[in-house]
Amino acid sequence: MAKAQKSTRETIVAAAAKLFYAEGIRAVSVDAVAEAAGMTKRTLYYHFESKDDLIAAYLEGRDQPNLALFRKWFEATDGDLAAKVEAIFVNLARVARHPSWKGCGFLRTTAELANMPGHPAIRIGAAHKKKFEAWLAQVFAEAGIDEAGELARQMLLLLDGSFAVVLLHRDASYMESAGKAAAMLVRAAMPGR
Amino acid sequence: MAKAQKSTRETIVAAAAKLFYAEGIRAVSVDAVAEAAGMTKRTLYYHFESKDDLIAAYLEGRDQPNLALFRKWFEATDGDLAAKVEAIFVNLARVARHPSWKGCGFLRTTAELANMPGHPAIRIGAAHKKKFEAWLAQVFAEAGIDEAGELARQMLLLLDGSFAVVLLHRDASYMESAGKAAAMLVRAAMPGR
DNA sequence: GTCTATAAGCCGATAGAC
DNA sequence: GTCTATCGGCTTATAGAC
Repeated sequence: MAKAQKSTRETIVAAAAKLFYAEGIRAVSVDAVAEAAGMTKRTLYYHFESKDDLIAAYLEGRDQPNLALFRKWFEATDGDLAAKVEAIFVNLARVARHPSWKGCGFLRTTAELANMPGHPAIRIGAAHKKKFEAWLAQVFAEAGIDEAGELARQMLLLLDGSFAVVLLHRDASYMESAGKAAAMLVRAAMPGR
Repeated sequence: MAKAQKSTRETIVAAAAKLFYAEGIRAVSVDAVAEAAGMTKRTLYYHFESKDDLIAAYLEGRDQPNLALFRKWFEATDGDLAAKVEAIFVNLARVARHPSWKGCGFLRTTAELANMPGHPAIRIGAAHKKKFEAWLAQVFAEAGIDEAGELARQMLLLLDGSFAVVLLHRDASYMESAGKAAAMLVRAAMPGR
């Protein structure tokens, strides 16, 4: 491994990601991020134009890892298509039972910034969810499902619904209910029935 | 009508509700609420112990009206059970197309206060969603559906999912997709099939 | 590139008069 | 019950030295 240590910028984003996810965007000050990153605020502002810029970098950094995780859970599961989709929800429920779980960072950031519709972080969040939806639509289309796009939309509704509901009630079993609903909808859409 | 004018407390809650919903909890200062209510901050603090107290009053005030609206949409629709449930989503899509729509106040508040798990406002939000779920479960049970409770949970997942997704993408057609998924799940659960 | 120091203003909440 | 005035602290962001 050639890259043994993180750049200053990566250090900052890592500290920001940890704090923003755990506490929320508006609850965390730039001072707090700088301190957690082990530097002064002035140095942080040398690498980032503004707090909004930092928020965007935080979400940007979670885009690919999150997508890869969902794909991994899907591919590591044996069974039919419905079972593979349901596995995503079952794995998510396991993760959501950890005390440090605080919902979906993309959705929470969107909710916090709902009064700033054009904010870069919201655009990044929307693009992230669209990528996941497009991947599902492709998987469904390859399985011969007619309305693959519509089914993928319904999966996203159940996924983001489970993030919201589990955060509200602190009851991860809702994710398993979402998985059952998702599997039912996939099976109903499978060809040759 | 005997009660022609609002009490001071009601005036404050109305101003807070308007601002908190439009801008978010942390983005709105107590000063701004007092000014919108036409009084000084000191007067506001005479009627409310703290900002947290005011946040709780805001959500408490939306509990019954929101539930009544959902019931009204359900009951005003002709057709089978699935059509009546789907009507809730269709009506919600219509509302969500207004420019001033900013998602679900309960869910957004929960997301903003995710770092304060025991906050009174979160408990009020959780209770609100549970009331709606319990009402649906009762409706399903009366229709002779076996796993009425599980089906009600799935409806809540689709409902709250549509709040989150539509807020993110600003595309209300996701609510119609949620309605179609909900109707499909209800029909699959109906007895005598 | 990283530091110390500080600007300029907003925050929730309170003192005390009337 | 409502007011004026203000406290002490925290906010994002910047000036200027090294």
